[in-house]
Amino acid sequence: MKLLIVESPAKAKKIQSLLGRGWTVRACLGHVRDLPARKEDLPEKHCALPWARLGVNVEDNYAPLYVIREGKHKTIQDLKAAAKGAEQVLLASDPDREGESIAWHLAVLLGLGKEAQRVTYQEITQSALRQAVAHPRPIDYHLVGAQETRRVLDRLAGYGVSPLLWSAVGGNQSAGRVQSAALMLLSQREQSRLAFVPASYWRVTVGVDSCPPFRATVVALRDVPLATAASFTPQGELKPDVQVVQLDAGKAEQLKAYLERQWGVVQAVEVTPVTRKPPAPFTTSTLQQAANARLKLGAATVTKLAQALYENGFITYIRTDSPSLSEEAQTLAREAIQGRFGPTALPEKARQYATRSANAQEAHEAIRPAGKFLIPEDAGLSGDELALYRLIYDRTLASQMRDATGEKTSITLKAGQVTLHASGTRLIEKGFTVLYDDQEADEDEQALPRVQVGESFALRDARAEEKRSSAPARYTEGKFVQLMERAGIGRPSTYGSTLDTLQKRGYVTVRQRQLHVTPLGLLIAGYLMRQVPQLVDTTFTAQMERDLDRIAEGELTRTQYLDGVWKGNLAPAIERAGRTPPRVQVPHLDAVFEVRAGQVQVRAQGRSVPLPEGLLPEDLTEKTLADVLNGTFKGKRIKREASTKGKAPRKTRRTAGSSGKASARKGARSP
DNA sequence: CAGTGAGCGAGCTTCCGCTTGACTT
Repeated sequence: MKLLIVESPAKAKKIQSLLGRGWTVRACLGHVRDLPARKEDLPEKHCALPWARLGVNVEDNYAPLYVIREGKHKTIQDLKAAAKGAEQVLLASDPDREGESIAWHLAVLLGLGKEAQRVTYQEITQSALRQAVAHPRPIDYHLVGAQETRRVLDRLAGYGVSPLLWSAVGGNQSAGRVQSAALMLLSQREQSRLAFVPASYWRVTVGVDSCPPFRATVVALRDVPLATAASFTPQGELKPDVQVVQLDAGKAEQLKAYLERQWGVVQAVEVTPVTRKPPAPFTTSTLQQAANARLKLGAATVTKLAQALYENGFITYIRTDSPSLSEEAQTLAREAIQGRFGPTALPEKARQYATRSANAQEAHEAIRPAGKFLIPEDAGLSGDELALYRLIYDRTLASQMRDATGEKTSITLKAGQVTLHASGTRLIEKGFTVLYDDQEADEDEQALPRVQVGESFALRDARAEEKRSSAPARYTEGKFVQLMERAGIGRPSTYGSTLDTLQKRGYVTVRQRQLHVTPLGLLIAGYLMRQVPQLVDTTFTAQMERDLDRIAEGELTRTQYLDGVWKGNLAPAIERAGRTPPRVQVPHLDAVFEVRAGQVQVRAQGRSVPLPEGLLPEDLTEKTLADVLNGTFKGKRIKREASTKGKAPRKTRRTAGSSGKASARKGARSP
């Protein structure tokens, strides 16, 4: 009997059926050993050591101390038992940095020594597996070293910086390479929104009486462009060097009246062909984004639904950064397309997609229907599960369909000294869009008639509306996950939990599916930016990845890298950092957020008062600020039952989770 | 004399990334 160890139980089941007799396939469920989270997790002889809290001996070449993870003792015992009777043990954890590390930890725990045999494969088919198990290789210790370096750096940074926040702010605050960079991105967006001053401009449109009619927009007067949102700075001022006409209500009204008496003469018609390519199959981040936008589902819900679909064999693995499809999947997708839309819907060759994110490890393929590509209606699913499966199914098929082609028409008209413009796109070959249209509807897009230069049409029904330039939008969870991926912050398995952490700490909250930064979040980000700017720098991770690659190649050692980043950079910054409570200017008001005695307060007019719970920076206006200062603030959140409800269980949970003393006290108090 | 309360001190919090259930609410 030969033993093959993989990470996921669902995968183990599938591989077991493919390899058949003579093989035992078991799952280790991810990492089995890790640095100790707390002192108590350490073996007794190490408890007194000065680096016990860290679990890393910086002075001994950053030697890590590993313990078996909570809840993994039984898994290890079972694997040990299985390995004992096996003639051969193959370590088949995922083909990436973390997977290599898992293989090494397993080799140590199972006592396989230097002879440990590692296998990897890119797809789960009989031929790929037979090929893989026939050619095991030794563990790649350079790659393991790269993972260990990543782990040690994250521990040093996280456990090094978090205590700064405990002394400056209090409570169980946290900071880390990923969560703090993410918080910084959100905080910057929030700040620029708060500081944003909208500018007003006018948009004048008029109906063109052609057949069929269409609407044209005034773009210039006497060849000087009309101001649009793009003409203004975020401070609401006209951009320098911009020559535009700014209308006011009166002028807009005059223009409106003028246009309705005029004829529009076609000055130019431009027709350009357009081609739209289908979007790539889903990765973790693009699935989150699409499900968030189309199905209005939050990140946690999508993960839960997708996990269930995966476990029941409907879709492939859900934590992936690769958009590529295996050959088997391409064939199945093409067959499904042909069956439903006929052979003309297929391009000659299957499309292959490559990742666009810099740090992709591509250990798995895209998220797609698994097995035989069950048609959604026949899958026996319902509700959100069905909706999500259909989304994945349609996107996968669409990715293998023909491009959509058509033409974009752009018409310029003149009415006296007024220049008008209209544009519209018409798809001729609908291609993949019959199944999955990823274009957001644009209000200016319309079907345009064929017109000739020199033709003139009556103008009627002119409308003038005042518009305001708008601040950069908040991120939805989906959009933010995409941003994290693009910036290389975090991994597919952690995008969701990073958002959870930021919410649990009270730095970020979700309102109407959008991510808002709380006053505490702004304070934490402000403090970190001042004291440890390295940590919130979004390029920090990108540079780390490059260095880890060099470690994996054997061009750099762990000690060299960590000496530079830790001893030479982060550690001195932590040493220097001030412990004074942070303050942040409220961008849109004459006030500051500050921390006093561990409480978030707002200071204005020489007074400082605690902020009501649940109050977000955007809720603060001249009026609400005055109410807060006078103690007359009546936020609905304070009186609402929900807020007290939400608080109580958190407290009980904390009591229950803390030491035995606390529960004894609790027991004594109860009748 | 018993019970209460202020004040003090000690101990705790925390990272990222890989996997699922087994638990509540």
